[in-house]
This record gives sequence, C-alpha cells and structure tokens, in this order.
Amino acid sequence: MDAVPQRAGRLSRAERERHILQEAISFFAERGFSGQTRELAKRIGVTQPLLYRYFPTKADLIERVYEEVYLSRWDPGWRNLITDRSINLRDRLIRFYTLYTEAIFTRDWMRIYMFSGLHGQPINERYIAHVEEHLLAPIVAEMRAQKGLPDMDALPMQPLELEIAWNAQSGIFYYGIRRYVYGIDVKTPLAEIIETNVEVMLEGAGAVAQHLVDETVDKTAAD
Amino acid sequence: MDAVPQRAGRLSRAERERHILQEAISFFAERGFSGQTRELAKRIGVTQPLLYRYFPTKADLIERVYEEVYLSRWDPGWRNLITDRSINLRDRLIRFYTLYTEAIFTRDWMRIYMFSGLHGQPINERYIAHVEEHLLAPIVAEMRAQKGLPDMDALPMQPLELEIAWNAQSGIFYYGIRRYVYGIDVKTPLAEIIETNVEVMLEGAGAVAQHLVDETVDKTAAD
DNA sequence: ATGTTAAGTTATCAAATGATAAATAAGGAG
DNA sequence: CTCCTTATTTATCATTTGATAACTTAACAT
Repeated sequence: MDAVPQRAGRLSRAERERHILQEAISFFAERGFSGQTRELAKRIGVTQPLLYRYFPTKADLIERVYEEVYLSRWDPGWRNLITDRSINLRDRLIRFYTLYTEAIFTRDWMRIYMFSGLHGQPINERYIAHVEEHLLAPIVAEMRAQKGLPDMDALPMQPLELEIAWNAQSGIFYYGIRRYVYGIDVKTPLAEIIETNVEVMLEGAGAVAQHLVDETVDKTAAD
Repeated sequence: MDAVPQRAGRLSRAERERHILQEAISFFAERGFSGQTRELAKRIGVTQPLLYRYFPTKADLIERVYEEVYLSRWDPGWRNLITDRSINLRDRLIRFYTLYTEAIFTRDWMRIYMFSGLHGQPINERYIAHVEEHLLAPIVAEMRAQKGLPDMDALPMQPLELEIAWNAQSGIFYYGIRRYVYGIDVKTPLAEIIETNVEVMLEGAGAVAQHLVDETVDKTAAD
C-alpha cells in the first residue's frame, strides 16, 4: 500500500493560520527553534511552502509562537487574587500558585520557556520583569501588610524582600522543569511543593520583617 | 589595515585537541548544539576542516563535550563528605552544597546541562540517576541515621524521602539557572540559599521520620 | 641541509534548508 | 454551468552546512 500523496483539506485563512500556529508551538517545544520547516509542515499535513503564505519568514512564525505562549496564558486575575485581603495570605498564595501552575505547567509552555531563555530572547527577559512587577512585588506588599510594616510608598521594596519571593517561585518552578521539561516521574504531588514553598516564604518574611524594623530603628536613631 | 589571513600556530595533537574541546564547550554552551562548525573553527582561530582531523563528526565532538562537562567536574569526595559523621549533618550538607555549586555553577556547565536536558540526551538522564544514587540517596540515609531510624537495608528508601532531598536540590539548582543560564543579577548570596534549603530539608526530614514511624507501627499492628 | 612526519590549509562536494514563483484546484457567486 | 478568487501544491533557487580529498608547510631527526 503506497503512501497516497493526499492534498490537505482547504481551510479558511484564519483557521489554517490558527492550525499552523498551534502545531508550531508543540513542534518547536519538542525540537527547539532549529527544527526545520519541512518537518513542521509534514507534521501539520501541508506542504512546506504553504507556511510562507501565512508567515513571511521562519523568524516571524517563531515570534508568533512566543506571543501565543507567553501572552495568551497570562491571567490578569492572578494579581487580584494575590491582593484579595478577604482571604488569609497563606491560603491566597497557595490558591494563586495552584492557578498559576495550572496555566504554565505543560510540556509545551515549559520547554518553549527554557528554549527562549537559553537563546536570550528579549521576550523571556520581559516576561521575568513582568512576573516581578505583577506577581512578586504584590506578594511582597502583602507580606508587609500582614506584618504591619510600612507600605511601598513609605519604604521602597528591598532587594532581600524580592528574593524571598523569588525563592518560593524557584522551588515551585523547578518542580515544573523536572516534570515537564525533563519528563521525570516526580513522586511528590504539586500541591505539597506549593504548600511547602509558600510556608517557607512566609517564615522567611518574618525574618525580613525583623530586619526591616531594625534598619528603620537604626535610621531613626541616627537622625 | 587588512585582516591578514594568519595561519594557526602548530600545536601537538594532544594540545590542539584539548584546545578545540575547551572552546567547543563554551561555544555550544552559548549557541546550543545547532551552532555551526565554521563559526566554532573561526572562534578557535583555525580552519573548519581541521576539526575533522580531531573529531570524526560533529556529533562525536558534542559527545566529548558532554563527557568533559558532566564527568570531569564530578568529585567522588562529595560522597565521603556527606557520610562523614564527625561533622554534624547540617554543616556537612551546607559544606557539600557549597563545594558542589562551586563545581557546577558556571555559565558553561549550567547551559550545557539545560541544552542537553532539552534535547533528551541520555547522558543527562544518566547524570540525574547518578545524582540520585551518589548524592541524594546518601543524604537520605544520613537524615535517617540522625533521627535514629532503621537503615536502608532494614527499610528501603521511600519515594517521599527522596523527594525531600530533591526539593532542596531544586531550590539550590534553580538559583543557578537564574544566575548562570539567564544571567539575572540575583541579589541573595548563594550561601543564604544553601542554608535555607538545607534547613528546610532537615525540618521536612522530621515530618517524614514521623510518617515512617507511623507506617512501621501500622504494619506491626496489622501482623 | 635534507628528508620525513604530521599539523594545518585550500578547494570542493552533496545534502539540507529557508524561501520564491508559477501552476493547480477547491469552493462560492452569478 | 461558468467564472473568479484564493488556498494549496509543484518545481526550483541560493545558501548554508557537515564532511572529504588533495595540497602545503612547520618541526624535528639524522
């Protein structure tokens, strides 16, 4: 039985574009960005030149892959959840990280993220800045509020405070790398990892709070 | 002033091979393994075909890069340090992770590691297995010993115990990724990260110990 | 100095690969 | 049914890229 060279079904421009983009995401997530257009086309079930009817160059296609992966999964509601003081901070953070990891813990997302990070793509850097600004900084602010410390207007965020938040983020994120990038069969359930990291963060926040109070006292004394 | 096409100095076979390998490591760490042999040769200051006098194929060269990176930096002494009961466990682990990170926290090592992980290289998988066997398993054994729990012969290592160790490993490792792979200017000193993660691990070990004791009791009761 | 060994270069190939132009055919409008 | 638009394919180009073969020259031994 020969492989009958079948023609791809005819789709509308929008549908085909969507289809190509979708397949490109999982293709590049697997092979890296040096994956070849012919192989991608084969996987989609169309001929290679068709790709160029939708995306002027391979670089443009990759650019769209980035946008799709990085931007489309971001939920502005996360920030509201973090700052919702009707829930206690511990539960709020656990809930936030549960939602956040539900959005990004997929093989495609994690691998595209790592590839783009390794290639030094500006979008990766921008994403990290975005995370700091819209997730970590609010978390730091909430930790301060809980401890009754001065807010960000009164005292700008200290590097050490940000690091406390980064530390938890890291612990959770690397779990994702092991599981979804390397494909390791990790035994611990994600929920446990989140819980531990949030709790350690809140403990660490206590130490930082003390530190900040000390500094403030020092300054006041020096004046 | 024209670029004078200068001939590469003539080195002994061993020296040149060493030189190529060394440059190949940092070249592939930067560009990924799809980096081109011509560019590598240019960087070394030698013509491209010369590479093939030393390494039959590009794949062979990459294989040697892996070996060099993964194997040459491994110190068998780490294991001895982990099991040296003349030092208290906390300090021992902090000392071990200080030495371990001194060995692997370089841009070259971390990036080669990530690239090879993403490409699903068997050597990466083997390395992880090696870490589990020669570092994490001994750490788990030491945590048991400290708590006065049965040793590995009496009761095989439980998945959860390994995970406690993996968790600390992760926290420390992702710090390295942020700093050396992404090139982020992380504020926290490494020493602090190590200390925190070791301490959390030892606390977690307490919980697991309790868990193991409970299970043992259950089993005994059921018999 | 002279010849031999081997390190290094020049020239070149064949396959892979991103991209383009011209030809084909599916589907809807009249 | 016919025409027209446009999604898709076929054929093809120009570079890039891993790899090889033949030539050149540095270094050392006699």
